[in-house]
Amino acid sequence: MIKMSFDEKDNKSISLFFGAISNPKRFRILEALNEKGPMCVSELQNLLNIEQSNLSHNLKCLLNCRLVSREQNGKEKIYNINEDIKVLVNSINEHIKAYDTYIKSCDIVNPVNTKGR
Amino acid sequence: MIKMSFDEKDNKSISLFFGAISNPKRFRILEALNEKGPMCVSELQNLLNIEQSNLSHNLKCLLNCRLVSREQNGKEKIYNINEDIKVLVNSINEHIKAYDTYIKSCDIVNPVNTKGR
DNA sequence: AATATATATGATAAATTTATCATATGATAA
DNA sequence: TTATCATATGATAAATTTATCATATATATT
Repeated sequence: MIKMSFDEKDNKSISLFFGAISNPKRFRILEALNEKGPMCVSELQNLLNIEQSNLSHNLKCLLNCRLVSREQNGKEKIYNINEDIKVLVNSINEHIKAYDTYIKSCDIVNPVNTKGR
Repeated sequence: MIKMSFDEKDNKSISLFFGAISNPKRFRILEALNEKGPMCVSELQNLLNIEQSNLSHNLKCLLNCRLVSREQNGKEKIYNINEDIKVLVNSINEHIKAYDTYIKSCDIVNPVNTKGR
Protein backbone atom coordinates (compact mmCIF):
# COMPACT_ATOMS: atom_id res chain seq x y z
CA MET A 1 0.00 0.00 0.00
CA ILE A 2 1.50 3.24 -1.18
CA LYS A 3 1.50 6.07 1.32
CA MET A 4 1.32 9.46 -0.31
CA SER A 5 3.74 12.16 0.73
CA PHE A 6 2.42 15.36 2.24
CA ASP A 7 2.78 17.31 -0.94
CA GLU A 8 0.70 14.83 -2.95
CA LYS A 9 -2.23 14.19 -0.64
CA ASP A 10 -5.39 15.98 -1.58
CA ASN A 11 -7.84 14.90 1.10
CA LYS A 12 -10.81 14.84 -1.21
CA SER A 13 -13.13 13.13 1.25
CA ILE A 14 -12.08 15.36 4.11
CA SER A 15 -12.78 18.35 1.97
CA LEU A 16 -16.21 17.13 0.86
CA PHE A 17 -17.14 16.09 4.37
CA PHE A 18 -16.25 19.38 6.06
CA GLY A 19 -17.54 21.28 3.06
CA ALA A 20 -20.88 19.60 3.60
CA ILE A 21 -21.03 20.74 7.22
CA SER A 22 -19.70 24.20 6.47
CA ASN A 23 -22.77 25.36 4.60
CA PRO A 24 -25.08 27.36 6.91
CA LYS A 25 -28.27 25.84 5.57
CA ARG A 26 -26.93 22.33 5.79
CA PHE A 27 -25.76 22.96 9.33
CA ARG A 28 -29.22 24.27 10.23
CA ILE A 29 -30.68 21.07 8.86
CA LEU A 30 -28.32 19.03 11.02
CA GLU A 31 -29.16 21.13 14.07
CA ALA A 32 -32.88 20.76 13.49
CA LEU A 33 -32.64 16.99 13.14
CA ASN A 34 -30.36 16.88 16.17
CA GLU A 35 -32.70 18.87 18.38
CA LYS A 36 -36.14 17.88 17.11
CA GLY A 37 -35.52 14.35 15.89
CA PRO A 38 -36.30 12.69 12.53
CA MET A 39 -38.36 14.72 10.07
CA CYS A 40 -39.65 14.56 6.53
CA VAL A 41 -38.67 17.10 3.89
CA SER A 42 -41.80 19.23 4.12
CA GLU A 43 -41.45 19.48 7.89
CA LEU A 44 -37.90 20.71 7.47
CA GLN A 45 -39.12 23.08 4.82
CA ASN A 46 -41.66 24.66 7.16
CA LEU A 47 -39.31 24.74 10.11
CA LEU A 48 -36.31 26.20 8.30
CA ASN A 49 -37.88 28.21 5.51
CA ILE A 50 -35.70 26.72 2.81
CA GLU A 51 -37.01 26.45 -0.73
CA GLN A 52 -38.01 22.90 -1.64
CA SER A 53 -35.52 22.03 -4.33
CA ASN A 54 -32.68 23.71 -2.50
CA LEU A 55 -33.55 21.69 0.57
CA SER A 56 -33.61 18.55 -1.49
CA HIS A 57 -30.21 19.27 -3.04
CA ASN A 58 -28.72 19.95 0.36
CA LEU A 59 -30.25 16.82 1.87
CA LYS A 60 -28.69 14.83 -0.91
CA CYS A 61 -25.30 16.24 -0.05
CA LEU A 62 -25.77 15.43 3.64
CA LEU A 63 -26.94 11.95 2.76
CA ASN A 64 -23.97 11.28 0.50
CA CYS A 65 -21.66 12.27 3.32
CA ARG A 66 -23.68 10.02 5.64
CA LEU A 67 -24.29 12.93 7.93
CA VAL A 68 -27.93 11.90 7.77
CA SER A 69 -29.84 8.75 6.92
CA ARG A 70 -33.20 8.46 5.18
CA GLU A 71 -36.17 6.14 5.17
CA GLN A 72 -39.39 6.02 3.22
CA ASN A 73 -42.74 6.52 4.90
CA GLY A 74 -45.59 6.44 2.43
CA LYS A 75 -44.88 9.22 0.05
CA GLU A 76 -42.70 11.01 2.58
CA LYS A 77 -38.99 10.57 3.20
CA ILE A 78 -37.89 10.77 6.80
CA TYR A 79 -34.42 12.15 7.39
CA ASN A 80 -32.46 11.49 10.56
CA ILE A 81 -29.10 12.72 11.80
CA ASN A 82 -26.37 10.09 12.00
CA GLU A 83 -25.54 9.20 15.61
CA ASP A 84 -21.78 9.54 15.34
CA ILE A 85 -22.21 13.03 13.97
CA LYS A 86 -24.16 14.28 16.98
CA VAL A 87 -20.97 14.01 19.01
CA LEU A 88 -19.08 16.09 16.49
CA VAL A 89 -21.78 18.74 16.18
CA ASN A 90 -21.96 19.11 19.94
CA SER A 91 -18.25 18.91 20.72
CA ILE A 92 -17.19 21.56 18.28
CA ASN A 93 -19.39 24.12 19.97
CA GLU A 94 -16.88 24.47 22.79
CA HIS A 95 -14.21 25.64 20.41
CA ILE A 96 -16.50 27.92 18.50
CA LYS A 97 -17.93 29.57 21.59
CA ALA A 98 -14.43 30.16 22.94
CA TYR A 99 -13.11 31.78 19.78
CA ASP A 100 -16.24 33.16 18.20
CA THR A 101 -15.06 36.75 17.78
CA TYR A 102 -11.80 35.66 16.15
CA ILE A 103 -13.51 33.22 13.85
CA LYS A 104 -15.88 35.90 12.63
CA SER A 105 -12.85 37.68 11.21
CA CYS A 106 -11.67 34.54 9.46
CA ASP A 107 -12.75 35.60 6.05
CA ILE A 108 -11.90 32.68 3.88
CA VAL A 109 -9.27 33.39 2.59
CA ASN A 110 -8.20 36.90 1.64
CA PRO A 111 -8.35 40.48 2.98
CA VAL A 112 -10.37 40.80 6.15
CA ASN A 113 -13.95 41.96 5.90
CA THR A 114 -13.64 44.23 2.93
CA LYS A 115 -17.04 42.95 1.86
CA GLY A 116 -18.75 43.60 5.17
CA ARG A 117 -19.42 39.91 5.43
CA MET B 1 -31.07 37.10 25.69
CA ILE B 2 -32.95 36.55 22.46
CA LYS B 3 -32.84 33.06 21.03
CA MET B 4 -33.12 33.01 17.27
CA SER B 5 -35.60 30.69 15.64
CA PHE B 6 -34.36 28.00 13.28
CA ASP B 7 -35.31 29.92 10.18
CA GLU B 8 -33.33 33.00 11.24
CA LYS B 9 -30.08 31.47 12.45
CA ASP B 10 -27.22 31.75 10.03
CA ASN B 11 -24.38 30.00 11.83
CA LYS B 12 -21.74 32.31 10.49
CA SER B 13 -18.99 31.10 12.81
CA ILE B 14 -19.83 27.47 12.22
CA SER B 15 -19.63 28.06 8.53
CA LEU B 16 -16.30 29.86 8.68
CA PHE B 17 -14.85 27.30 11.04
CA PHE B 18 -15.76 24.24 8.99
CA GLY B 19 -15.04 26.12 5.81
CA ALA B 20 -11.53 26.69 7.11
CA ILE B 21 -11.01 22.97 7.67
CA SER B 22 -12.69 21.95 4.45
CA ASN B 23 -10.00 23.32 2.18
CA PRO B 24 -7.57 20.56 1.14
CA LYS B 25 -4.46 22.70 1.47
CA ARG B 26 -5.49 23.97 4.86
CA PHE B 27 -6.24 20.47 6.02
CA ARG B 28 -2.83 19.34 4.83
CA ILE B 29 -1.29 22.14 6.86
CA LEU B 30 -3.18 20.96 9.93
CA GLU B 31 -2.12 17.38 9.32
CA ALA B 32 1.50 18.35 8.89
CA LEU B 33 1.52 20.36 12.11
CA ASN B 34 -0.33 17.55 13.86
CA GLU B 35 2.13 14.88 12.77
CA LYS B 36 5.42 16.74 12.64
CA GLY B 37 4.92 19.38 15.30
CA PRO B 38 5.40 23.17 15.19
CA MET B 39 6.96 24.59 12.04
CA CYS B 40 7.79 27.89 10.44
CA VAL B 41 6.28 28.99 7.14
CA SER B 42 9.24 28.08 4.94
CA GLU B 43 9.37 24.59 6.44
CA LEU B 44 5.69 24.11 5.62
CA GLN B 45 6.38 25.49 2.19
CA ASN B 46 9.07 22.90 1.51
CA LEU B 47 7.13 20.05 3.04
CA LEU B 48 3.81 20.74 1.32
CA ASN B 49 4.84 22.44 -1.90
CA ILE B 50 2.47 25.33 -1.49
CA GLU B 51 3.31 28.69 -2.98
CA GLN B 52 4.46 31.19 -0.38
CA SER B 53 1.70 33.77 -0.47
CA ASN B 54 -0.99 31.15 -0.77
CA LEU B 55 0.41 29.42 2.28
CA SER B 56 0.46 32.70 4.13
CA HIS B 57 -3.16 33.47 3.25
CA ASN B 58 -4.24 30.02 4.34
CA LEU B 59 -2.29 30.23 7.58
CA LYS B 60 -4.02 33.49 8.32
CA CYS B 61 -7.37 31.79 7.88
CA LEU B 62 -6.37 28.94 10.19
CA LEU B 63 -5.05 31.41 12.73
CA ASN B 64 -8.23 33.46 12.70
CA CYS B 65 -10.22 30.33 13.39
CA ARG B 66 -7.75 29.46 16.14
CA LEU B 67 -7.08 26.16 14.50
CA VAL B 68 -3.42 27.07 14.87
CA SER B 69 -1.39 29.41 17.04
CA ARG B 70 1.72 31.36 16.08
CA GLU B 71 4.84 32.66 17.74
CA GLN B 72 7.76 34.72 16.58
CA ASN B 73 11.26 33.26 16.44
CA GLY B 74 13.77 35.71 15.03
CA LYS B 75 12.53 36.47 11.59
CA GLU B 76 10.55 33.26 11.42
CA LYS B 77 7.01 32.62 12.57
CA ILE B 78 6.37 29.25 14.13
CA TYR B 79 2.92 27.81 13.63
CA ASN B 80 1.45 25.16 15.88
CA ILE B 81 -1.80 23.22 15.78
CA ASN B 82 -4.28 24.01 18.55
CA GLU B 83 -4.54 21.15 21.04
CA ASP B 84 -8.33 20.92 21.13
CA ILE B 85 -8.36 20.59 17.36
CA LYS B 86 -6.14 17.50 17.33
CA VAL B 87 -9.01 15.57 18.89
CA LEU B 88 -11.38 16.70 16.18
CA VAL B 89 -8.96 15.99 13.35
CA ASN B 90 -8.33 12.50 14.65
CA SER B 91 -11.87 11.59 15.68
CA ILE B 92 -13.47 12.48 12.38
CA ASN B 93 -11.30 9.99 10.58
CA GLU B 94 -13.45 7.12 11.85
CA HIS B 95 -16.48 8.50 10.09
CA ILE B 96 -14.64 9.33 6.92
CA LYS B 97 -12.95 5.95 6.66
CA ALA B 98 -16.27 4.21 7.17
CA TYR B 99 -18.12 6.17 4.52
CA ASP B 100 -15.34 7.18 2.18
CA THR B 101 -16.83 5.86 -1.04
CA TYR B 102 -20.18 7.53 -0.38
CA ILE B 103 -18.59 10.82 0.57
CA LYS B 104 -16.61 10.89 -2.66
CA SER B 105 -19.94 11.10 -4.48
CA CYS B 106 -21.08 13.98 -2.29
CA ASP B 107 -20.57 16.61 -4.87
CA ILE B 108 -21.45 19.80 -3.15
CA VAL B 109 -24.26 20.39 -4.03
CA ASN B 110 -25.73 19.57 -7.42
CA PRO B 111 -25.66 16.79 -10.04
CA VAL B 112 -23.30 14.00 -9.17
CA ASN B 113 -19.86 14.03 -10.69
CA THR B 114 -20.65 15.69 -13.97
CA LYS B 115 -17.31 17.40 -13.67
CA GLY B 116 -15.33 14.25 -13.00
CA ARG B 117 -14.44 15.60 -9.63
C1' DA C 1 21.95 52.42 6.48
C1' DA C 2 21.73 49.10 2.95
C1' DT C 3 20.79 44.35 1.89
C1' DA C 4 18.94 39.88 2.52
C1' DT C 5 15.67 36.72 4.34
C1' DA C 6 11.06 35.47 6.02
C1' DT C 7 6.42 36.30 5.96
C1' DA C 8 2.16 39.10 4.97
C1' DT C 9 -1.05 41.77 2.15
C1' DG C 10 -4.22 43.39 -1.59
C1' DA C 11 -5.99 42.98 -6.13
C1' DT C 12 -7.93 40.07 -9.33
C1' DA C 13 -8.81 36.19 -12.63
C1' DA C 14 -10.22 31.52 -12.45
C1' DA C 15 -12.61 27.88 -10.25
C1' DT C 16 -16.09 26.23 -7.30
C1' DT C 17 -20.36 26.52 -4.70
C1' DT C 18 -24.96 28.14 -4.03
C1' DA C 19 -29.73 29.35 -5.10
C1' DT C 20 -33.35 29.10 -8.18
C1' DC C 21 -36.23 27.71 -11.92
C1' DA C 22 -38.46 24.42 -14.62
C1' DT C 23 -39.44 19.96 -14.78
C1' DA C 24 -39.28 14.97 -13.54
C1' DT C 25 -40.29 10.98 -10.66
C1' DG C 26 -42.59 8.20 -7.15
C1' DA C 27 -46.35 7.11 -4.08
C1' DT C 28 -51.04 7.32 -2.76
C1' DA C 29 -55.87 8.62 -3.25
C1' DA C 30 -59.91 9.67 -5.92
C1' DT D 1 -55.76 5.93 -14.53
C1' DT D 2 -55.77 10.43 -13.56
C1' DA D 3 -54.89 13.72 -10.14
C1' DT D 4 -52.44 15.19 -6.23
C1' DC D 5 -48.96 15.39 -2.92
C1' DA D 6 -44.04 14.76 -1.69
C1' DT D 7 -39.55 14.84 -3.10
C1' DA D 8 -35.70 14.77 -6.59
C1' DT D 9 -33.10 16.32 -10.63
C1' DG D 10 -30.61 19.15 -14.14
C1' DA D 11 -29.38 23.50 -16.00
C1' DT D 12 -27.65 27.82 -15.09
C1' DA D 13 -26.88 32.59 -13.22
C1' DA D 14 -25.09 34.65 -9.17
C1' DA D 15 -22.16 34.55 -5.29
C1' DT D 16 -18.21 32.94 -2.98
C1' DT D 17 -13.68 30.86 -2.64
C1' DT D 18 -9.17 29.90 -4.40
C1' DA D 19 -4.68 30.68 -6.54
C1' DT D 20 -1.47 33.81 -8.13
C1' DC D 21 0.97 38.00 -8.94
C1' DA D 22 3.09 42.09 -7.48
C1' DT D 23 4.35 44.36 -3.68
C1' DA D 24 4.77 45.48 1.33
C1' DT D 25 6.52 44.85 5.99
C1' DA D 26 9.43 43.08 9.62
C1' DT D 27 13.60 41.21 11.44
C1' DA D 28 18.34 40.23 11.13
C1' DT D 29 22.93 40.70 9.06
C1' DT D 30 26.63 43.30 6.81
